[in-house]
Amino acid sequence: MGISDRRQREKEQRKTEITDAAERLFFSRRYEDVSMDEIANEVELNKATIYLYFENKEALFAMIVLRGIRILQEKYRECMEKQVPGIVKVALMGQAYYQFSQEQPDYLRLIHFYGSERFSRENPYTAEIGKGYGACRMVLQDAVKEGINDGTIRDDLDPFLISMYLMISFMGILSMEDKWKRVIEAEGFSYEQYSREFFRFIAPAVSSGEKSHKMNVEDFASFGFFLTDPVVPEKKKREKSKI
Amino acid sequence: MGISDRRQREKEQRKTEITDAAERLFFSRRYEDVSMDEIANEVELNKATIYLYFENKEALFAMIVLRGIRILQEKYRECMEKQVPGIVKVALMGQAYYQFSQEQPDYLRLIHFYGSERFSRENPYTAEIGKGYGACRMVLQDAVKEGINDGTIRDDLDPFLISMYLMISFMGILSMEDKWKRVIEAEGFSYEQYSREFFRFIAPAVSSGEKSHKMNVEDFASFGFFLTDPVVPEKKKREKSKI
DNA sequence: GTTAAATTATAACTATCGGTTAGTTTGTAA
DNA sequence: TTACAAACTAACCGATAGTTATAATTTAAC
Repeated sequence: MGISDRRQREKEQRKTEITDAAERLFFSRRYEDVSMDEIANEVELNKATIYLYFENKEALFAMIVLRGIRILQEKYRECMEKQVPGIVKVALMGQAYYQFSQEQPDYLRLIHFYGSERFSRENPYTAEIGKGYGACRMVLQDAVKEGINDGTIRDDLDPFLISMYLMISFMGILSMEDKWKRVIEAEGFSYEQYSREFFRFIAPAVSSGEKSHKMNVEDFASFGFFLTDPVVPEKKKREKSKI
Repeated sequence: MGISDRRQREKEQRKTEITDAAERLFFSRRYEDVSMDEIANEVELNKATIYLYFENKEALFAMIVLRGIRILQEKYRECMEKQVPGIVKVALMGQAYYQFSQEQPDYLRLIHFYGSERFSRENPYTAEIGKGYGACRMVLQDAVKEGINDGTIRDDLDPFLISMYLMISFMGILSMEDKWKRVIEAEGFSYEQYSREFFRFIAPAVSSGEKSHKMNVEDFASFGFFLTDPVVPEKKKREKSKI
């Protein structure tokens, strides 16, 4: 079966070429502003050929979204392998989301857009995307359970719920959506400050300790938790000068 | 100027009629599945007439989104008028978001969709929508400041940042997006439980108290804070039966 | 009441897009 | 050489957002 094997390989390769080309265009422009004709042109194939590999534009887009989810999923998995207390694993996962938003802003943008009501999501990739999301949340839940067991995370809430609240918070707050970024910067904060302070904000909601407010992200540094170089809180300075 | 006044009024009324018709359709179907021809048919006008009142489909949609934002803004404003401690005002605003998501799921859906990259947002309503969002966040920030002053909210974080974190959390967690709703229900939780527990989760992140974990939403009941009737945590029961 | 100007409404049109069809080319194996 | 299937393509289709040229109606001055 050497020949049909090769055929299969070539077919996969073609699919990858189409996906790559579409990705380049979707990364540089909005979904609606990229036409199937342009994608065909970019991959140097006829438009109809694309339809031999993807049932429609939406499925092709979903394939790219799936690539992004896979990257995020891998990041989460890596956090779980670290030999650190549960609460630090949770913090590392939050940080993983932050890093993903910094390193892969285009994937994040596409992932977010795919969640909008624009899509019917009736294609084979949607289920995989859902599984990817679910896997991330499950890894987070496992970390929460570990934290409850090792006494670093509060035990008065269901681990599933905690993982949901954290997941959705991470997604909303650490996603660096442009609309929020502008508000933050208008107030004189850097995105790094904003992200770093978020960990200080949320820590007492997760931690089991009574002295949660005094806990600082720096306490986790020895476990490999970091954000960026410490930054001077410009806003605070400005606030003071106003008074 | 009686006549031109009347003309102006009639013009506004026409605009409202068009918006109402479009709203009915956008509430019942996805944006892409509603055509301008259908809207014209619904309002019993010619399609071109609509373009005398709205520059394009996107602007018409934005007008409806603005309606939704106005409703939410009013809800926030009302919370601020209550004579209660700062932290209770914050909780009431979270509850306001929850109520909005329950009472106006369609507006919420449209608001959320308008935030997606589908839209260029180059229309006169976008600025107003932005102002509405900003006003909500500012009201929340004022409540946070009050809480810091009256000692009910932690004072080691910038009020602006706290308001951002809370706003985005409310939007993500209390929005009842279908994708999450399904996950929650698959785990055996009701949306009411999920929302109620969120307040218990987030309280220690906001509160100044050292005994934050023991704080309960019921403590706020006397101030008019409530969610729904207390519910038996089905999940907990299930969990126990598993062990 | 007449009429010219302004406003409002309409039908017909254009451009573009996602998707399809019918047919051609290419590579492989007997 | 022939047969055949997979890969590919040109041309086309239906639908839709948006435009325009024109007709109908309303307003207001005379």
